[in-house]
Formats: sequence, C-alpha cells, structure tokens
Amino acid sequence: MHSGENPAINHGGKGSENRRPRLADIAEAVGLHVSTVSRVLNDDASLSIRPETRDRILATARRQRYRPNAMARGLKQARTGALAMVVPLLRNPIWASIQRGALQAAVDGGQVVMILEEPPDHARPPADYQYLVEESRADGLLIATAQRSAGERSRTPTVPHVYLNRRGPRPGNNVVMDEEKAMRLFVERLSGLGHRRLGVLDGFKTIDTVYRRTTAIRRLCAEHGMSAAFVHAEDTEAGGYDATMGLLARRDVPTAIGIGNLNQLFGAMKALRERGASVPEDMSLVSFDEDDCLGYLEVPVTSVSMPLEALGAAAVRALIERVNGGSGTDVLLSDPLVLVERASAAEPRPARRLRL
Amino acid sequence: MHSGENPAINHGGKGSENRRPRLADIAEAVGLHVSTVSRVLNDDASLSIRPETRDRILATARRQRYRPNAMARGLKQARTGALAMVVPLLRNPIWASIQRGALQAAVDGGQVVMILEEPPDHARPPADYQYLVEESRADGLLIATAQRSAGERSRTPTVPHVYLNRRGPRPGNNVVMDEEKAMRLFVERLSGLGHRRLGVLDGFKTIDTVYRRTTAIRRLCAEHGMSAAFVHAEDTEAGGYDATMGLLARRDVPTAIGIGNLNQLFGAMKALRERGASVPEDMSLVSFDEDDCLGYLEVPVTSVSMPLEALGAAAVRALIERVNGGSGTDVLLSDPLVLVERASAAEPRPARRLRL
DNA sequence: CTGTTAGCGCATTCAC
DNA sequence: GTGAATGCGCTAACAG
Repeated sequence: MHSGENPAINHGGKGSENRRPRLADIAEAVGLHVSTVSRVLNDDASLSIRPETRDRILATARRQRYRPNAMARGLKQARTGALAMVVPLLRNPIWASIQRGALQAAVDGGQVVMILEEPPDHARPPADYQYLVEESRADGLLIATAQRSAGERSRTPTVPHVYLNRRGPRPGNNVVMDEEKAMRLFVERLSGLGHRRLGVLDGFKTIDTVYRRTTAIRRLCAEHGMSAAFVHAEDTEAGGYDATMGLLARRDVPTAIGIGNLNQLFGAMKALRERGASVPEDMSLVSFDEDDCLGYLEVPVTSVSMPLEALGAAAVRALIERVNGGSGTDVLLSDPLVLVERASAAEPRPARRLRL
Repeated sequence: MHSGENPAINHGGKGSENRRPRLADIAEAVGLHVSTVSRVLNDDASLSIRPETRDRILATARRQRYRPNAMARGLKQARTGALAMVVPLLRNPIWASIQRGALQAAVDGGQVVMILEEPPDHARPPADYQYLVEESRADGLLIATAQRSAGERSRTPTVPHVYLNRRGPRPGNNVVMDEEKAMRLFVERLSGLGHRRLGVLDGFKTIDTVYRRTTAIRRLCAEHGMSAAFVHAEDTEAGGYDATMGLLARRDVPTAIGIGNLNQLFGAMKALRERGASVPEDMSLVSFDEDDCLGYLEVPVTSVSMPLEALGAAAVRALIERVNGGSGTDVLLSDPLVLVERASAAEPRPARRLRL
C-alpha cells in the first residue's frame, strides 16, 4: 500500500484550509466561474458547454470530494429536502414496518426523514408540528399519530401534510389501509366456519383505525346475521388480558375473537389459558396484526396481513406530491390484503359450553 | 366565536405577501433594524436595550408568528441542528426502544434526528454516511448498525460520530451496554440453580453485541466450571428454530439455553415443544431481550432486562458533546441491568434424560 | 459557450 | 442603546 497520498483532504489553491470544498473552490481550481460549475453539476439542460470543459469540472469536483451544501441550496430554493414524520409512542411493531416503508420511499424521492415521537400522555393536534415547516426544517408533515381528531375541531395544518394510517378532519390528505376489506376477511371467514357470536378486542375508539374497524364489523355482522361484542382496552398485554376476561364474563360468550394488535393478543391468550378455554376448540382467534412470531406460538394464530410498508411508502409519495404543489387525493391501500390461515380459527364446538 | 380575525397570516406592511415572516418584516413593523431584532430574539447578553423596546420586539414577533429560518441560521453558523441516525433493518423491538431514547434526548438537546435504515443485504462502512455531514444535512452521525467492523480496516469517519450499541474500530466513540454484566446475571443464576451445561443461541458473531456476549460467557463458564455450547443463526423465528434443533441434536445436550433475541426465542420454544422438551423441567430458558410479552407466554420467560432507552439517550448526548468540540470517551451502561425472574429458569432435572 | 449580478434569511463585527 | 455592512454557499435571471 503506497503511502504519501491523502485524497480525502483538498489540496488545491494556496489558502485552502481544512474547510469542506465549496463551489468556489472547484471553480477556482478549474479556472471557471462558480455559476458555470453549478450548472454543470446540476446538469442544467439549457446549458451548452464543450464536453472537455465539462469533464474537467466533473473530474475536479470528484477529486476535491465536493458535496453541495444542503442548507445553502435549500435557502436559495426555499426547499429543505426533508420530511418530518410524527409517530405515536407505541410498542406495536406495525409502526416499524410503516416507518421502514416511509424511509425507503423518501430515499427514492431524494428526501431525508426526521422522526418525532409524540408523548403518549397527551396527544397534540397536528398543527402543533407545523413549526417544523415554518422553521424550514422540513418541507412537509407526515402525521402518523393514531388518535382521531385530537380535541374539538382541530385546525388542519396550513403546510403540506398527509395523515398516515389515520384520517384527518377533512378528506384529501389521508393515506389509510382498507380496514373494511380487512374486516371482511375476518368476518366472512368466521361466518363460513359457522360462528355466530363474534367478540372483538381492540384499542380505544379514539384511535382512527379502531373506529373504522368497529364500524365495518358492525355492518358486516349485520349482513351475515351475526352478533358482535366489542371491548376496548389499552394496546398492551395487560389491556388484552383484562378485556378478554371481560368478554368471557358476558352472558353470551362469543365463539371467536378478533384481536386488534399483537400485544393484546398475548394478553388474550393468557386469559383464555387461565380460564381453561382451548384454542381453537373453545375459542377461535384472529389477529389483526400479522407477525412471523404468530406461526411459532403454542397454537399458531390466524391473522389478517396488511401491506404496512407499502402504506408508509404511499404516504411519503403522496406528501412529496403535495410539497411539489400537487393537490392530491385520499389513498386507500387494499392490496395485498390477505388472511394468513393458521390453526387458531376453526369451526365452533356447539356441543360444549365454555366452563366459566 | 367572533370571526373577522385570522392571526395565522401576517398582516403587517403593505407588500406583505403570504410568505413566512422574516426578521426583516418584524424589524420593519417595529421600526428598528434587523440586527437589533436578531439580538433581542437570541437574547444576546452583551446587548443593553431599554425593556420597553425589547418588549415591543418580542410582542411583534409573537404576533407575526415569527419563526427563525433554520437553514439561514444554519448557513451562517455552520450548524444544522440535526443528527443523523443509521439503524439496521431489523424487526427486533430493542431498536424501537433505543430509537425512542435517542429521539427524546435529541429533543432535550434542541436537535432533530433524521433516520436512515441500512439495507440488510450488504452492510456499508460507517464512512459511507459521512456525506450527510459533508452536505450539511446533519452535524453528526449516530451509527447504530449492528455489524462489527464492516470489511477490512474500515476507515473511521472524519466527522463527529458515535457508535451506538456496537463498538467502532477504535475506542473513544462507543456507547454500549455492559454485556458482560448482563451475561454474568445469566450465567451465575443458572450456575446457582445447579446447571453445568449451558447452551447459547444468538445472532451471528459478526454482530458486535453477540461477539461480546460470547466472549463473556466463555470466560464466566470457565470461572464456574461450566461448559457452553454456542449456536449462531439469523435473528428470526426460523433461525431460532433451526439452531435449537441443532443444539438438541448434540451429544451433550445443555440443560439451559440463553437466547439472544425475541424472534429467536419464539423459534426455540417451538423447537422444544416439538421435541417434547418441557420448560423449565427439561430445559431452562433465559432471554437476553426483555419484553412485556414474555410474562404472558404459556410458560413465562425469564430475561435479562437492559436500559435500552437510556442507551439511545446516552449516545445522543455523547454525540452532541462531540459536535460541540468535546473529545469524549467510551460510555458503558451498567444500570439498571437486572434479571427478570419468571418461570422458565429452574433447577435442572438430573434424573431424566431428554428424549431425542 | 460563459461570466455578472443579485439575493435567499440570518448572525455578527464594527462603527456611531 | 442602536444601525450599517458583510458574508455563509448556492442558484437563477440576465448579459454578453
């Protein structure tokens, strides 16, 4: 390995300090004007330049390891090249997938993503995050908090924004999953198996997805001549445990339960175990969150699988469109939305009553 | 609600368009010079101004909803006020906790955090992310990818950076957990219960935490006159399943297994179930990831709980210190590090041999 | 084909 | 106690 060379540091003009190279530095090195260099590096189509000069510029820029200064460029163009995403403070792994899809789409769109987490105790209205755009830290807002309209008639932000996995106060900026289709998979499968009394364990109704699921299930159950009992609890194991106990204490215990998220599912399974109800003989179970671990549980759990990464990606694309001045419309993701059949959903056992 | 007022839009001088208010706008409105306004808003100590004028400025700024432009300020000060965090593309929930801690600490330090996810297929050397600083998108790098030295002698970044939950090539920039202490909790507990043959199921040895754990366990086992068998596999359920099967096929089947992460744990439990090995009678189990769900499984799983949020927060603080010119030293988090005792770790049953 | 000029919004050194 | 001038690094409209 031959030493004596250090290409990392600029070695150009006399007074070249240890500063990062600027446009001016490479312009000087190549003996041209900054604006020419700028246009070449941004390959401005409306510029005719002799290839030789062009190449010299490009080569020099590469040699000096030139990097455009995002702040200077942004200041001039009134664009930051960044998006801000506000996520709820949740353990639920679905947010990891959504975030992943969003980050990927942002990279593809040449944007970076800043993440903020909303404190769990008090949800803030989306307009509270506008300052990020007003301070020129981001070009737009990805509002991924779970709560339905926080407060009275929450002001809608006056900056480019998109609601992710929830709906805002008005149509036009919402990127959501087709929860109705998801619930149809759930209800119709159980109906087909012969169930007539469904239980539903989910988060609080202030969460937009929960609200949409609940509405859909109610309608679908009516359609299929089924009854549905709802319990709402925190998105935690403890919440799922308690709520399931509540469900089992009803006069008309359901023969199948749909469960809103993974954490609640663990709680529910413990409750059933303690009550001596075996799955799926005494109780069928369907999770509304898919996760690989479901296939490895004592009894593998059937679930509804949704394209979460695609949801995050769609939201970013929608936001970029709005930042670019597009008007945009709501996006509803319906594909691929499938039931992952495992062992936890089966025909009800009519003969035996669940021991309480 | 009386209408006719819209405080959101600036209503100052004649030509005031719909643009966001600048320092110049409020200077004009108040009849002073921009520089004065700037100094007041940044409350410059070396400025003597009569309180009345000062208040007038502050009031006007608030009324106009003035927000300093982060790009303009950053350009001037050569500071972005942003940190970049590179995280591995993993399902493992520990990353959510680490990220959470980091975000919170950043907010406290007046910084925003941009997140990048490193593609799983090919890890890139940390220096590949320097461009974020070189482009003035961030002031420093939080390198939270899991791999040990990616490639040969990976160049260390020449910009402010900190390694999070892994060690870089050189000491001085590492913020890591005291894995040795964590492993001591594991080994000594099982030793105390009477186990003599330990199994360890973890990720690949190219992951720095895995490497450190392995080394520590080897040493601790020697100390306590125990043997240890290691299997390394992907951080997935399938990886854990296969590796556990491998462990069970050994001549000297261990009586207890430590498991590197949650996903592998689910796989391991399935393997044990299929082999008819009951926990903890035939096999004790300890997870190196703590999670609430562990308390709700068929047999609640004992785990080592680590302060993950604190780890993320410590890393951000360390990075901010470096950005501010501090030299910084390694940080080792040792508290609170505790064994969460549940049902999966118990005395070995010497009488019966595990049926293979 | 290339150079000149202006200015994005702010902080800061100096002058008065 | 306050104002003027300068420049951070870049792009864009307009000259030549």
